[in-house]
This record gives sequence, C-alpha cells and structure tokens, in this order.
Amino acid sequence: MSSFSKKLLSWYDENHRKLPWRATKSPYNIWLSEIILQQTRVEQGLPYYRKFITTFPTVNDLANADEDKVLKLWQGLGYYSRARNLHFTAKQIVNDYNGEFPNTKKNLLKLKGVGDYTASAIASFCFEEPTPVIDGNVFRFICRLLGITLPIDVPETKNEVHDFLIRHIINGNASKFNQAIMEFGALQCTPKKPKCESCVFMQDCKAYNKNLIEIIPAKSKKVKVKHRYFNYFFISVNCTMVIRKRTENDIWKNLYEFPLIESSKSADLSTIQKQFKKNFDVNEKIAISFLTTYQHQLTHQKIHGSFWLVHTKSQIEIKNTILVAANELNNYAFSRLITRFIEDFENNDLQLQIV
DNA sequence: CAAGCGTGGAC
DNA sequence: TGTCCAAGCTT
Repeated sequence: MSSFSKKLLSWYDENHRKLPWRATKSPYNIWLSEIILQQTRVEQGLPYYRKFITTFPTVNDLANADEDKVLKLWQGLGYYSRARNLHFTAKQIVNDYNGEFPNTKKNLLKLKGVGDYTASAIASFCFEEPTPVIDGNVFRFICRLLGITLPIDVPETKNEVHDFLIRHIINGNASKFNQAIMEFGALQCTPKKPKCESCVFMQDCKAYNKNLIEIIPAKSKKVKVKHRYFNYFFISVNCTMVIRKRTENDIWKNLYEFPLIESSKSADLSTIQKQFKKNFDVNEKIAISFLTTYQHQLTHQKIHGSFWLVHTKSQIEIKNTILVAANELNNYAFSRLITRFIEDFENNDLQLQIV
C-alpha cells in the first residue's frame, strides 16, 4: 500500500462520520443513497434517505409505487429528474433484471440516472470493484494535492486525477479507499477554508506549498442567470382548487402547480386580465386581484412568481387542469415556490377566502 | 459538448 | 443581498 493510501485510511478511521448507507452493502440501499446525494449535501439528503428506505424497503416496493408518490416523497430535494429516473430504474430492475442490480461498473452504467461516478460508487462499495470515484470532493482534493490549475471540467484534468487514483486505489478494499477519499474532501479539504493546518498531506500538497489553495479547483464556466416571470392563478371554489401537472421539458417536470401564464417581464393587472381570458379561453368576465410575489433563485435562472386570486363563484374550465379538494393538496408534489405560497397562505388567515 | 436541471447553507 | 456551490446526469 502506498504511503498516500496509508495516510488516507488512517485519517478515515479516526475522522469519518457514521452514516446509514455505510452500514450496508445492499446495492439497493447504496444506489438510493447515491442518487439522493448527487449534487446534494449529506445533511440535506439524510432525511430523504430515511424516508425512502422506510417507505420503500426494497426495490420491489419502489417499483410498484406511482410516480406521483415517489415525486411527493422527493419534494423539496430538487433535481427532480433524479426521482423520475430512480422510479424508472426500479421498475427496470424488477422487470428486466429479476430484481438484482448489476454487479459491475460497465453494466451499472446502463441504468438511467447512473453515470460514471455513481456506477463506480456502487461497483466499489458493494462489490469491491477497484474503480475510483471522482466526484466534486475528489476533484478538489486531488487537484490541490497535485497542484492542477486547469479547470476541473476539461477532460485532461479528469484523466490526471484518474491516473493518480488508479495508482493508489487498494485492490480488495476499494470501498474503503473510495469512501475515505470523498470523506476527506468533504470534511478536511473543504471548498472554503480547508483545514490545511491540521492536514496529514500538508507536506505533499502542491496547492498549499505554492499558495494556490484559493484558486484550485479552477472552473471555466460562469453562470448566467435567466429571469422568468411566472404568474400563478389561485382559483378556489367550494373548497376545491384548480391545479395542473407540468409535463413539458422544463424546470419542475411532472410536479404540480397552479395554472400559470409566463411573461417576459413583470405584468400588471390589466395585462393579466387580458392574458387570462386569452390563454385559458374563458368567456365570462373574470375578476382578478393581486395576492403576493415570491422570488425563487435557482442555479441558472431566477423565477419571479406572482400570485393572483381569481374571484369566481362557479368553476372555471381550463384545459389540462384538475380539480382537487383543498385538504388533499398534500398528496401532490409541488415546487418549493408553490409550497412557500401555500404555507404562507395557510398561516395568514387568508384561507377564509377558500369558500 | 455546453446547457439545463433545485434547493438550502455558508459567507 | 448576492454569490457560490454540494456524493452528477442527460441530451
């Protein structure tokens, strides 16, 4: 074993967190945890992992559930394609794989939602396949250790990191090596204020010795935020509400929301009145009043959500919408933007208007 | 390959 | 308040 690997495992033995998916080698549990943890912090994903394992103890239970139920359980975690792919793959495992997960990285890669990182994670954690995991933590740690100043999203960087890991991964104990190297990035070699003064690799770390810690890992792309204006219509009659499912290939696909008109800029009441009649093909006269706004900051876009109250005594027919009892909204998965509105609405005595 | 996909915590 | 970004994947 190399001196790097020895130091790493010794650090891991003393410092690692006890996490539920580290107490199992079940491919189903590991797979579930890995999907949940994609681009997600442990503290944020942990309660979701517990919920899913409790609700769906086996891949069979997950496969037999409705997608709506899976999305509802996923609500609030973000990147909802993970939940859709999770459910799709569960059904595939049951139907095409006789309920058994593939046991090689090569075959794991065929599963929807399983990419290079996740395939390596499952193959090594469950089956000790000596294939390195390269996630954000590993990139950061190894790029700093080796002093790689190239952006992390160019192929050359990944190749260098991969070559290093291949030389050091421990045959027969790849699971621990991989867990350790990620945990080191997560706890010691953190994105901001890494704990260099107590680092066992201080002497070896090129970034530390050349004072490059702040600029490694480098990134080439900068995020440009697109602004969007969502006008939601809150339509309630006799304790029922009008909602619809977002089926288009866009943000929050397959989640529910109130009927929506998107505009290129913030819209005023008269514009909203006109657009409402036009878009929803409503003939009768409709009174609309402004309720509130919420802004929702995402990685690549900012949603300006305006909520409008539609005054009506009879039910309005809008295509592609469904009528839901107010006390059953909880059965549907909503985006964070909508849940925020519903929470505030219920807390503000405004529910009196839901006649 | 570049762009698109969420949310909440840290600073 | 705004910016960064975390156990990435798909198209």
